[in-house]
Amino acid sequence: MVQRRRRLLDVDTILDAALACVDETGRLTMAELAARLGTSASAVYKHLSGRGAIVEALRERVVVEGLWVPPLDGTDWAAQLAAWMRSYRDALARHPRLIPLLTETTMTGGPVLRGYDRVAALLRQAGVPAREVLLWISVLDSYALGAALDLAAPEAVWHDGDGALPALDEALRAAPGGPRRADEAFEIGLAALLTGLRHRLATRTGAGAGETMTA
Amino acid sequence: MVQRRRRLLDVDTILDAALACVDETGRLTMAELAARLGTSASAVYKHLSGRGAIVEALRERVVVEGLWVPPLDGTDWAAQLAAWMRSYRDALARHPRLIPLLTETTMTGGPVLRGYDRVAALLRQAGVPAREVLLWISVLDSYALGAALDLAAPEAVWHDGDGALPALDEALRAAPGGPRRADEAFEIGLAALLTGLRHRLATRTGAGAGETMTA
DNA sequence: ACGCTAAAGTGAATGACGTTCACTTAGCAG
DNA sequence: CTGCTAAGTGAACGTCATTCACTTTAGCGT
Repeated sequence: MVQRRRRLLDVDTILDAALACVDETGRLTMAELAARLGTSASAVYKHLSGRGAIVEALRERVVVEGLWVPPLDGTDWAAQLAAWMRSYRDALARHPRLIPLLTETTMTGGPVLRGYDRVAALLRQAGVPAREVLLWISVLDSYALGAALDLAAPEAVWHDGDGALPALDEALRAAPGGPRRADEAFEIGLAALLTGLRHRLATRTGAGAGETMTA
Repeated sequence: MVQRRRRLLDVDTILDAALACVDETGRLTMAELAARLGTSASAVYKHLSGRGAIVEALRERVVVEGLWVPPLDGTDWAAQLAAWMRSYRDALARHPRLIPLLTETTMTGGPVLRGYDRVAALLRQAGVPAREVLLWISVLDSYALGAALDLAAPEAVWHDGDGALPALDEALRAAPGGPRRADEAFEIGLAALLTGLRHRLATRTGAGAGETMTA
């Protein structure tokens, strides 16, 4: 009994171990978490209310560490949106195996919401009408999350046994391989979304800050 | 024991019950599945190799029933891409609670791949260089999956306790509510992606069917 | 300096769950 | 009629997360 009792565990230590557990094994079991910590599984419950709480805290931590929240003073809204999107996706991509665990519940954490708020301001500033701001946030969020999920999927085994899928085969051969594929795909899609946004703003009722468009 | 033994269960009956189980409860447990079927849990294993196989079969079924695969003869590639995207997202959206179960493994089913092949052909036809075809498929796939996931999340409780998030609050009040929000958001993003794709094609080396661009 | 208290850790127990296995039974071929 | 085999049974097992009664000890007021 060499260990002292007090302060063996604390929330940060637990989350460190939990994240390592997920990163390495892709799963999170209380037993293995306890093994890593050198304690019993039940001890964890003195600090966090359960497995769900741990996952939620991990989401918070990953997002807090990685998410870049655009400042309000910037002028280049497109660049700021792009930077926010990249930081969002990269934050998730840093821990790919965590992503499936996050899809079981919703994102309602503080820093995520603050990011949404700034993005909403950016979109208004860009000229997006008020009723469309949340829709665009939804679009950007969907894309970032989908791209992160795409990254989490381990090198899809899209092998075509027969020669029944010629176009797909050609695309598979010609495309860049490895992680670069997902990275480059993300950039292309992001650029397209922003182009589409600019285009929509330009062709809608005089390019300015459209106010109400309740149709 | 009034029940006859033979042919109580078959794969389709099991999958029907499993899908109903997921749709109603959001979970899939062998015990409840067996209860719905009026049999024991172990009986299911005579027809499907386990829970994983059931989930995989459900993916297949949902996609087969819902996914519209573009024909190869069409001329309006943008409309066909849009239709494919809508059918993809809607197929998943018809069973929102199934989506989290699907994110645990990769998509490698037959009909999905056939859809990819046709989309690859469409993209080539539109003038996308070979090495970018898979990237665009990745983009479209990410967006469709992300949008479906967004739909699965039950009415995010984005309430701002303090008044610290003014821009987001305004956006929340001005945006359409209910399922229309997600639907409209999906359409806006889809249109933006296609606009971005068109724009990229137009501003790249002469708008035509770009062949090799191995840079 | 000294006990009291409550926080921190223990491990056994519980219940949910997926899966396996030895078995029974019913339909069918010979 | 006699087995053979596909189909269903229920008990068992291993892996989970979670709870609970308990022990220990750090830090507090006196």
